[in-house]
Amino acid sequence: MQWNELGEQTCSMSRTLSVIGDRWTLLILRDCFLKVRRFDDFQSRLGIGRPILADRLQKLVDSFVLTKVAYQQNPMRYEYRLTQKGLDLYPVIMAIVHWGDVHMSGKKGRPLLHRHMTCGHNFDPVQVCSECAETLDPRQVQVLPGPGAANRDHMPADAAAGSRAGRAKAG
Amino acid sequence: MQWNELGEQTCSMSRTLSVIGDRWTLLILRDCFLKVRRFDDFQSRLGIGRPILADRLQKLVDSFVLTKVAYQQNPMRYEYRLTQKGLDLYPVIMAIVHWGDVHMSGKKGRPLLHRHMTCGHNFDPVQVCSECAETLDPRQVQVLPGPGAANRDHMPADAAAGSRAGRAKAG
DNA sequence: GCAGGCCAGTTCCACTTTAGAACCCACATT
DNA sequence: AATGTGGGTTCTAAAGTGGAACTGGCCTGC
Repeated sequence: MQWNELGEQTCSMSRTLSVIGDRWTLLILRDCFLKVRRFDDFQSRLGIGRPILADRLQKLVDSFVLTKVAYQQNPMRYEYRLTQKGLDLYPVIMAIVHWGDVHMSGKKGRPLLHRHMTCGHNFDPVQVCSECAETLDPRQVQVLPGPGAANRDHMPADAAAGSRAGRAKAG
Repeated sequence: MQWNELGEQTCSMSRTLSVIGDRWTLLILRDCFLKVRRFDDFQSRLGIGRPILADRLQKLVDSFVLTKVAYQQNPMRYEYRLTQKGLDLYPVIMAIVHWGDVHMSGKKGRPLLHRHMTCGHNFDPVQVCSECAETLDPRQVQVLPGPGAANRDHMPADAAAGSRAGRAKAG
């Protein structure tokens, strides 16, 4: 499967990864949430190659995650800002950072802290059920085909006739 | 910056991406949460090349996200299972899937639904503050250096002396 | 009125990674 | 002995990446 075929899959994960699932894109977005907005600032903070940065920014603009806003004329200069679609990636970024804080921090502890201005405390992000507000445990979640499901595509492995004997090749 | 330098950065995001931030790894993990466990099943469901699948599974085992469990002898056969460290990636996976559901679903709607067995409802994952349980808004979150912070490394862009004039080159 | 600098890219080339197919090996079945 | 199964490894060509240099409009200083 090529990278550009990913977005056509009947799977929200694949489709999301076709936008953000690249070596650099999530790091660019992290910096966006840290209020970096300009080409050279991304470039020097990330140490990314200029051609790749230009390509990734363009792709993020094309997929409406970022938008270019003029900040000067003569010559026209644009900065890159998160759209609402981009802002909606916040839980993704925070979940990744939090996992790193828990599982990949050195002895010295986590590099960044997050303070919730609403309540005034340093916090961790927690993922809860939208219906009962309890913390989600993967073992308490059942996956079901939704309205946009393709037949037998990316269903749970155990939903396909119960055992390996009965399964059809998924490809 | 090379891929293998990423894990050495003083940033939880970089460190996490050094483990999971690859084109295929998150798709493999999605299938792990869908209870796929065997080499050929990953291969046929994902359409991934065998050499790359072998490499990614090995790396996930090396970083303790997956573990190999024998399910038969003569010949020895192993299946790949999520460790606790791997299970802790659930919020990451769910956040990505949810973003795809909201922003990348076709007309037909989302491909998969999630049912919370604890409360019996279909749900969406919601990210909340661990302290006050309110939904997180990036504009209400302030980023501060933590105990493991390196000097001036990956700080918010606006924490560096307030304006572009005063900033030192971050590299 | 020309050198040099700033910002935002683009071009070029060497190097690395990936995709895809074929091959391999240790059994187990027929 | 031939065939099948599970889990890989070995190839090659194509794609992607990193780094440095180049482009080009505008501004500043001299």
